[in-house]
Amino acid sequence: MAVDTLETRELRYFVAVAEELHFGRAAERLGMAQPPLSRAIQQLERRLGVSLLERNRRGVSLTGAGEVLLHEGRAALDATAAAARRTRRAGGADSPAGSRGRLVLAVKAAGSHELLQKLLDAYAAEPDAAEIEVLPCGLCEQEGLLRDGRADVALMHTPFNSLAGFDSEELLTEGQVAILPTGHPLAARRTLSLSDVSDVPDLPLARWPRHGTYAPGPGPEIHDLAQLAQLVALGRTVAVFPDSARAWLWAEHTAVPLTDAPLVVTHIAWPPHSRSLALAGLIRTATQL
Amino acid sequence: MAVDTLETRELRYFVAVAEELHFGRAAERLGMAQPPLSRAIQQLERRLGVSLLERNRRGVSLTGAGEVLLHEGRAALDATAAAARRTRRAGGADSPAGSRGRLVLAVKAAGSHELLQKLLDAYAAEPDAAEIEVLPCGLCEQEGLLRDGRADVALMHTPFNSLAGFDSEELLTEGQVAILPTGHPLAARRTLSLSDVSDVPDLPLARWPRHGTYAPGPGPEIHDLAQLAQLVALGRTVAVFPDSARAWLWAEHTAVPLTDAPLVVTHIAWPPHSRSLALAGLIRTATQL
DNA sequence: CTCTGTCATACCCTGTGGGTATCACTGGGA
DNA sequence: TCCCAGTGATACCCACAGGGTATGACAGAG
Repeated sequence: MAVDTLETRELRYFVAVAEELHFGRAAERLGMAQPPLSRAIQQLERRLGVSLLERNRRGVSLTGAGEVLLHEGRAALDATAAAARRTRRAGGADSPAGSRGRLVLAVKAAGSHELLQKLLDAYAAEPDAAEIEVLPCGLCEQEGLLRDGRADVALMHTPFNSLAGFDSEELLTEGQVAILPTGHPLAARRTLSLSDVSDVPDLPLARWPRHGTYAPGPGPEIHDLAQLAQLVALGRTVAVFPDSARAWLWAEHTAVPLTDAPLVVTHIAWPPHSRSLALAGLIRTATQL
Repeated sequence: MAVDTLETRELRYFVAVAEELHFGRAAERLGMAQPPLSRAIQQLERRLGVSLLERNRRGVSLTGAGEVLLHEGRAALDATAAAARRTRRAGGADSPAGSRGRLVLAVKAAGSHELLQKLLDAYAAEPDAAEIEVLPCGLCEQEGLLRDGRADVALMHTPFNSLAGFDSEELLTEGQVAILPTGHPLAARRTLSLSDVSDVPDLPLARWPRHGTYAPGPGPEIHDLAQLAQLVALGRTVAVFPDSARAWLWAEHTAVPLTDAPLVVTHIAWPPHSRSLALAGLIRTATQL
């Protein structure tokens, strides 16, 4: 094998080991035996001329080079997976270059429903609109979906999502509201400030996972909006959301505008090297809404 | 092999064929015989369940899916090469995580010399500065160097470079000047407009390659600044450059400010997922200049 | 109607990626 | 103190995939 080329398989193996920090578990995750995995990693280190793992007593840790390869390798694996997914998607209707394809649009499960509706309606009215598949996702997953090709384009919300590494256009700016149980004393106020809702001992702010882990704090750990809505209705927590989230409010909830919360900007975002005509049309439609 | 995983080798093969549109030449470029290459591409098409190439009478052309895989595959190969290069670079001094490494900074060969000098001086004065390797490159290559890991960070100049897909910070905004042979009638003017220099039949604007090809036009095709300087001195062409390019003017050249040319903004740019401390320090230094 | 240029097929062989069995080492507990 | 559990490395073997050579099938140009 060429000495300066990294094979996808090697990256998969290394990332598994680097994430597990344990050859046995990594091998199991990869569906193979431990010895060939050890050998593959050794070969990789020899070929790169770099030591990636520190085999200590009782376990494994990453060297500096190992940390670099973990980050860069994940990015490379994402790009490779994206190539496969987008090619498959483009090939469904064995179509000539530049023809309409399908587009997968990732949206936060309950984010800016009206905007999404308007966008889909407007785009569908375009003369040669592609088919849009809407992929509802969790609270902060759009970046990953876009990176590994499960989605082609996404609606993102700063400052919750990061636009780093994507092209994007601004669509909508809005304030935030506190979602409170109807009947709570604060629900009667015309406006609130962030300190009002973050310092109430009997109403801790709910926490949701960022990159798979929960920030420390007193609030309940939630992972979908139904959970959150229920906890709010029960008077167990308070949540802060963009203005447009009022749309999914139930009868038991009250939304009170926050005066000092950061503005939420909805963007349409896509991988920077995209060249599809369908995508260009969707972006044009979105910016002209 | 897993049916949903694309190997680096397969991507290399496909990109070669897609670029050459000829199995024989592609095989030669890859240093292998033609039949195994044909077979590998067939296997790839079968595994993806998509036809990538149209084998016509007399040659090969890309299907829509093939075009997608060409773009996405190049990106994936770049990311993979970047992973290998950056890992090797990080591993040189078998260092613990987060330690100072070397950073490769890509700069246009003759772009903003003073800014670069100030940046290097200021950064070298930092308490734990990493070693900076300056990689001078051609007229528009920084994006590629950053993408495939030959560089870690670059000075880029909009609107000549595209910042798409990178994180960046603005450093400097400047106007543009026309570089003329001293003695040309236009060289005596205090200012010029773009139409002054672009419509002169005896002084066609020089053209340089963008993405490997030359735009059509009457001007001479050049590919480095020494060539350009010589042609200007000979009175054969005129060039338009950022203000700071005055620094490399020879005695035979005159710079005349342009009143209506787009402003050139120098940015420091880096791959969006970078996490190195050395890079963070360099960026901080640059923005505080 | 060849002849040339192209990609596909047939067939073989070697290198390597993977499996099983086992070793070497280290730390913890009785 | 000694043994054992748990870890990664080593030794050895095998199958097969990826690569080579020879050749076929086809289409256009002359």
